[in-house]
Amino acid sequence: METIRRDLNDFLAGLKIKKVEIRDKKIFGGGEGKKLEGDLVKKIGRQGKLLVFELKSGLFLLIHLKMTGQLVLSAPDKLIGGGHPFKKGDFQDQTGGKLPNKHTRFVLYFPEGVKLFFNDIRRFGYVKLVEPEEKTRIVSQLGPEPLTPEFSFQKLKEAFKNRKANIKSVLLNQKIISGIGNIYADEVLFSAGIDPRREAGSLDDEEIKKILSSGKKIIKKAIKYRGTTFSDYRDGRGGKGNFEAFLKVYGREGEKCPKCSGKIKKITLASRGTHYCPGCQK
DNA sequence: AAGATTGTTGCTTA
DNA sequence: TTAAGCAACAATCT
Repeated sequence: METIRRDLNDFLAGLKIKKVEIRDKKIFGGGEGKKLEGDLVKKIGRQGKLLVFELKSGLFLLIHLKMTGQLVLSAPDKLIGGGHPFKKGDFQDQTGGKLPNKHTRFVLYFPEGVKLFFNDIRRFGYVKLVEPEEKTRIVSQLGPEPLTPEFSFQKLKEAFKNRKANIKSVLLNQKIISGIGNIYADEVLFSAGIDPRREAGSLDDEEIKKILSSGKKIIKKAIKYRGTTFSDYRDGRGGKGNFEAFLKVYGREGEKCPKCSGKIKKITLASRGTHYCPGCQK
């Protein structure tokens, strides 16, 4: 999400919304889409996996991609380069065809042929236009992110204290920590050497510190490599992420553990596929 | 054909 | 009140 946010913000900040096209009513909330037309995108922010478009009118456009959502920019070649953050060719669709496609649910049109496509196969994602109060209410329900100072030892210790749920579920709980999903949760726990089935409340100080540093390390590296394309993820230019090559356990059931040469196991935890090494995650 | 899939919400139960 | 555990949402692939 951070990769997408950067791509979109670099290109759309300061641009006026000329036209809004709602192709699938289900994914749009917040009343009349026409309200957006004529408004201007001041900047695009993010809390966890939720994108927050800050508009000149004072309204906010919230976008959540859930499992299969994509936000892909498109612009004519003549706009690309010449001081723009993208090189020519970056906007060529890499999703396998032309946009819009049958999964395009929503489109924003900007001047000079710049377009933003929201595609979503499973239609779990949403686009919602909200008043500032509602934006604040929604964002305040999300916990600190791994790369902020609020993601501290004290905070984690407090959050884990007396928790009966397994640590994997707690890492996925966006009210406690925001931004960690199923793939990164498995990678963080592998990096920290902690068994995903462990009761969160049972972790000692040293183990909490490991979660803390592994969380920062994995997320930092994943952003550096522009995200993880396991299946449908695309960045704001329609390109794939490059972090898959660095996944140590996710999607590697039966493979050899890179640390101890044991066999990577897959179980179900929190109703999610969970990958770990029984040899070195205790 | 059953079971899997990157996420969250809302229900039930404790 | 709060927490834990699941089904549900929906489309596609194996």
